[in-house]
Amino acid sequence: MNLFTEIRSAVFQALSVLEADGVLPEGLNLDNVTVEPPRDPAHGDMATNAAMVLAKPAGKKPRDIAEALATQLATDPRITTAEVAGPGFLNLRLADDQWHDVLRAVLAAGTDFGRSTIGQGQRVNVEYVSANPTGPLHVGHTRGAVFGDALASLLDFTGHDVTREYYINDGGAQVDVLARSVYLRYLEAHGQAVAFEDGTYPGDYLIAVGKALKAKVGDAYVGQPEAVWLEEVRNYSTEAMMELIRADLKALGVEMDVFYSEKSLYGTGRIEAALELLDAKGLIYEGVLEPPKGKLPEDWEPREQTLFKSTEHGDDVDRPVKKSDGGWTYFAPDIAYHFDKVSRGFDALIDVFGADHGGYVKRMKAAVSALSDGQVTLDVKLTQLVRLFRNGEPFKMSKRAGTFVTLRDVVDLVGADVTRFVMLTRKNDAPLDFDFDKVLEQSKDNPVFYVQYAHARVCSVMRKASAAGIDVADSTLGAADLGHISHEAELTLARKIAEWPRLVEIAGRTNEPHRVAFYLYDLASDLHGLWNRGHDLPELRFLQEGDPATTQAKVALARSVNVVISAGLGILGVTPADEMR
RNA sequence: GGACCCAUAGCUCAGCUGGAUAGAGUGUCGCCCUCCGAAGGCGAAGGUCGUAGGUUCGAAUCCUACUGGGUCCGCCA
Repeated sequence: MNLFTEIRSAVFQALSVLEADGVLPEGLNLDNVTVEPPRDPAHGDMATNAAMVLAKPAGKKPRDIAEALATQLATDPRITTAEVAGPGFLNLRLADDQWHDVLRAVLAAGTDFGRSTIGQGQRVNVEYVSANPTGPLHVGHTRGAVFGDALASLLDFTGHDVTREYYINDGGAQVDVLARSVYLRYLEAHGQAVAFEDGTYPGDYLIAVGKALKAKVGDAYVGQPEAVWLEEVRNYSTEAMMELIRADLKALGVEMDVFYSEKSLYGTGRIEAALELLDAKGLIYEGVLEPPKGKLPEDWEPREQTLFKSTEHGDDVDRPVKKSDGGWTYFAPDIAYHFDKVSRGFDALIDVFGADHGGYVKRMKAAVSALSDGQVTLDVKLTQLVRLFRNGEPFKMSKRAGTFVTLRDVVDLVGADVTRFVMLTRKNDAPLDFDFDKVLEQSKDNPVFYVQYAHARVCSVMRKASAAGIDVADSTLGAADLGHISHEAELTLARKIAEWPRLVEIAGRTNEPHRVAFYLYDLASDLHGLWNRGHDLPELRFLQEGDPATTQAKVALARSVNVVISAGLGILGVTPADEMR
């Protein structure tokens, strides 16, 4: 139940009456007509811009249209007042029972309240994390993981058919480096002294892998040339790293539907097939790229390469798909991978990358556009840097080889729930400050705590009500006489709840899960506000001693808040707290 | 040289397919606990929305240029 779309329909109906009466011309475009909460609540419950949007095409003054619309809408029993204001806004006030209906809908639907169908029939692939399988996930990956996961959940909530996917970069040179590094650890496990030179991964996390390899193959590879062991060790190592990564993701509460291997694209003709498709469209050619302007790379020399004419699809320069030694560039398997996604029938693709991949966006969009003839959209969301702090001081990571702040460090220190919520309190394209101490602070300026506290408070109220012998099952609360919910402070909270379905759709349309986090903070704030009013006005307290009927109505309101908080936290992947400790 | 992202209160940030007097937290200042809900509450001050143009009935929001910050720019993935 989305009260805003319902009232918007009412506005449309009223407009069609005006058309029939000849007040307005027929066939007006109503796409830009909105019904939204006014910025200033004193203006009413909802406001529509219909009169202003339609004034020009109708050739009438906005206020005249607004007046006519107001008269028409006033006949709707749901609307108590319709007032023209400002340049032609129409401010609507709704009957109290409309908000009561919202509460009943919440209690009936549970955490499904607010689910939308705007994505119905849309298959969406969300690719995120996709970290190289060469080590544990670090804090930067964590933000991408949290963001991608919340976005996927959000899209699911808006009715999309969502696939969560991880692209394993197991086809490039970096996994050879991994294999050599593991081999060194393997030799070390055999008691040899080894040195980690540049171009190897010296991290401690490979020690166990080396030992495990020894346990598996004994001394079979000791003293052998690379040709003997490289492939085996590479496969073994990447699998070990992926196990590590899966465990990291699990610790964060992230579960993928698909792990897609880059390696599986090689030697199977799939890269070739994708490029042949582009070639058939006349988008592949042999050529020489212009050197970048400004400061020239030192070793620059003109070179003929196989190029993808990405400029045909919005890119700034054409991009190479082959290196001079004939091997594929990284871009080539990526084209094949995205072609595979297109072939799997997705209507929309979303890639979540780190901000350092910003330069990659246009060519990837160009590739998807070319491969799907513009039928499939690719949205690339870049997550900006995470700056770590400890007690307000920048948290210095040791630059010593192999040590960095890992996902595991963060989760162990503050927990998955806090990590996820905090990382979603900023939009993806803004840098994020993460202070290990502040995120655990129990105060109003910590949004995680504030939202969880609201939920716990309501749980506490319900426990007390229950202990007093009051039935607080959702079905009972839904049948309570909500006429007891009549105070302005209570209705304000109910209005906030009514905004949830609308918020979900906005967040889903813009692929911006952070809006959910901010909404939850606002909702929690309204709940705490009502709670505090109870300090001075005992009649606003949720528990009304000796008056079970009123108590049930008020608990219904509180419970509705919790249902929405649970639904919102569910999208963010955070577990609601039943009590604060 | 070019591309992308960012610029909103002292600080950290929200701001809906363009809407009314631009919001929150924090900080500052002033009030409020003998008791019933103070990990708090009430109130005040605080803004040329980076600058300059443009589109529009209406711009923090869209367009252009500029300034400042970040990221990136052919054989790294």
